[in-house]
Amino acid sequence: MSRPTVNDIAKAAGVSLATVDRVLNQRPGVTEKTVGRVNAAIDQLGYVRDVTAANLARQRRYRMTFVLPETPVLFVGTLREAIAEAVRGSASDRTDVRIVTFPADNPHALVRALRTISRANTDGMAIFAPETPHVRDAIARLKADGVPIVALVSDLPNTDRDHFVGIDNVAAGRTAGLLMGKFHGRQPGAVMVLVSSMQARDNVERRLGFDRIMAERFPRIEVLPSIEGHDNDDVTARVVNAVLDNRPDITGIYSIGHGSRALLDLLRARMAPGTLSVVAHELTKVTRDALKTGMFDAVISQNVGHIVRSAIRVLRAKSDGVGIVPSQERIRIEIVVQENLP
Amino acid sequence: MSRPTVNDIAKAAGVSLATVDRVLNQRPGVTEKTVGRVNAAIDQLGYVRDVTAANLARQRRYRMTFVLPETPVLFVGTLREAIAEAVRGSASDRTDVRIVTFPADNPHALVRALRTISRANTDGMAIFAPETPHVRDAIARLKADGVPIVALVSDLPNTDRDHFVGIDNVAAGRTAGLLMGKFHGRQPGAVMVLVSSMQARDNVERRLGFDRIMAERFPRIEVLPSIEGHDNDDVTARVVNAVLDNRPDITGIYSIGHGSRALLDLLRARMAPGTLSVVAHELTKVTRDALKTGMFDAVISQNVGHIVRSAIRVLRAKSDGVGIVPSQERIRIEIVVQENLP
DNA sequence: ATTGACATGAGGTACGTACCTCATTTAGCT
DNA sequence: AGCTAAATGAGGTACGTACCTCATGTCAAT
Repeated sequence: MSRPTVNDIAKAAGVSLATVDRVLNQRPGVTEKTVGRVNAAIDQLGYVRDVTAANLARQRRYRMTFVLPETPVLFVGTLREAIAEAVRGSASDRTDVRIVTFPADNPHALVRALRTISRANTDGMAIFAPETPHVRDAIARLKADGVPIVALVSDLPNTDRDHFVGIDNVAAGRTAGLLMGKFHGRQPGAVMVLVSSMQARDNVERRLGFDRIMAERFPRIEVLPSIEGHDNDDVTARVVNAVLDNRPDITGIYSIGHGSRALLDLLRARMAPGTLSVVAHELTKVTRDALKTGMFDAVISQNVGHIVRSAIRVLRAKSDGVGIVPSQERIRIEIVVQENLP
Repeated sequence: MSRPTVNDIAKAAGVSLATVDRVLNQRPGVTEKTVGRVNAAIDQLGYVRDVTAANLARQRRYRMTFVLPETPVLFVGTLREAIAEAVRGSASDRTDVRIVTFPADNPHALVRALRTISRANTDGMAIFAPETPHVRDAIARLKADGVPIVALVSDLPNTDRDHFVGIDNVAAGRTAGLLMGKFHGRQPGAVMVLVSSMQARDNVERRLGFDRIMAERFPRIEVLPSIEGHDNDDVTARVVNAVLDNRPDITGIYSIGHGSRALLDLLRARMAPGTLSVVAHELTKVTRDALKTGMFDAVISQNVGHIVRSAIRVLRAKSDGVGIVPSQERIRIEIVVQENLP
């Protein structure tokens, strides 16, 4: 029941080992007819390359590059930590990981950062960045050189990226809306929606999902227009307090962005836990604290450890030309409440 | 920059390769003094065995045995499917997986099944079974022979098992209770609790957690004594219908067990979606259907794919004497509602 | 000094694959 | 038939580790 080896292929195809190697690795010097015979033997015997033996022979390293925004947003910090942890856990499997960052508000810096990444220093890239023409071009360049690309957290649907590792943000917004509606109860009320930036695709998609389900299933709850906090604590505090001052009928808050301390602080200063229904996104130190103390009711989350490991797995598989286990690489929309905090 | 090899250890310790091999693999014929020198060199250079190269040299296979109950319970079916999927995905990494089953209601058959498992045919065992003295003995026997053991889904805390792969069921019950309370709203009411069997540890623990949080946070909701469905559709239908007939003030149902079709069918026959708040456990074909159609409000779930992969990873790591990534092997209590169905 | 037991070293093969070199064979053209 | 270019084969080394054999060295006892 042992696995066929290159020697078995050589015998079955009636050729030498050198010819098998040439066919397997697309090296020149083999006629089409012979290529056919070797490939037939490969199919017939169900040969699958032993990637670990090949990596040993080749001294293969997998150089993965993660491109991340530099931002005070805590969620990105959790991503960085997850990458650091993955690096520690992968020391023994030939994977080298580096992080390339760009200031979140500087598209030129992003362009410059992407320029430093090439086939010469990267075997796979995972990128969390907005979709711009420059990003599209950089991805096309790398792909043309055979570098697999994973879009991380926020999809880049109009690029040639190989895979998206993240959640469906429309569905995440719908999930948030369903919970808000159910937590809210049957009385009428108004829900404030706080976003980081309406430019960010994930914020837009989440709001879309939220609006849909609130309209479909909880029409007695008024959903207010989005207010933007720009991932800035002072701005957030100002705009949220303004709404709370002007709308005493507010019964819930949906925080769409990647989480900030300001919202938690101002809620703490104004009211007791449980006064409003609060649903937020992403599990960070702040949202953990808020869940524990009852200031937030639920956090819609994605497992950053899983995301990072998945990105690495997918990039390696693409590099090796082998398949992935689709269910393993599917990132789930997680609902976290006080009692199931991981 | 490159990883030290056994040749580097030999040089640093001033001994031959054969001596390094003897020390690394605890072979006889080396003085304590020389062992010390070699181990010092290992520590100094930070040598880590290349397990994939060693496996190639040894033609190593990892023979994993999963011990599962035979039962109509759908959750166990999802476990089996997850194992089958993991087997397909692990064809290339030397892991052989087999399943040994025992009838769920037959402890003697379990004993017999465990007798067939030994160091001679197994390199690691994952077991989902009740904790009995016989199970304890079998685990002790296998452990004495160096076979690592993982308790699957239901912990075996009074055995020598190496690791538990599953969720904290008390916390799962608390999570269910929190959701039930929040979905329920502020009015008084009564919640029925349906269990598979009060003998099963996970059922007991979940009920414990549920009771605690209902008493702590939702004292206006009355929690009824458990009714047992014994994982039997006819029994379940009878006992649940009896309660619903006798208690028109029932406002919620908490289904603790591993899920059955009967509950869904009878609710369908009696009422429109959303009439009662229903919280159940485990994601199966039935509970998926119930969530999609709005008959159930939430399902507290554990990701069986993750569980199986985790068990295999942990057993392999134990076999190799290497560490695990704790956060990767932590199984989360997942909350699934209509909108975040995976 | 001699002998015996144990420790250690040297050298070799093996695993599956990658990659290289050079000799031999084959096929096509003149 | 002879020549040339391309295809193919044979043989070798390499990767890191496992595992084996046998020769050599060391040490203690007689």
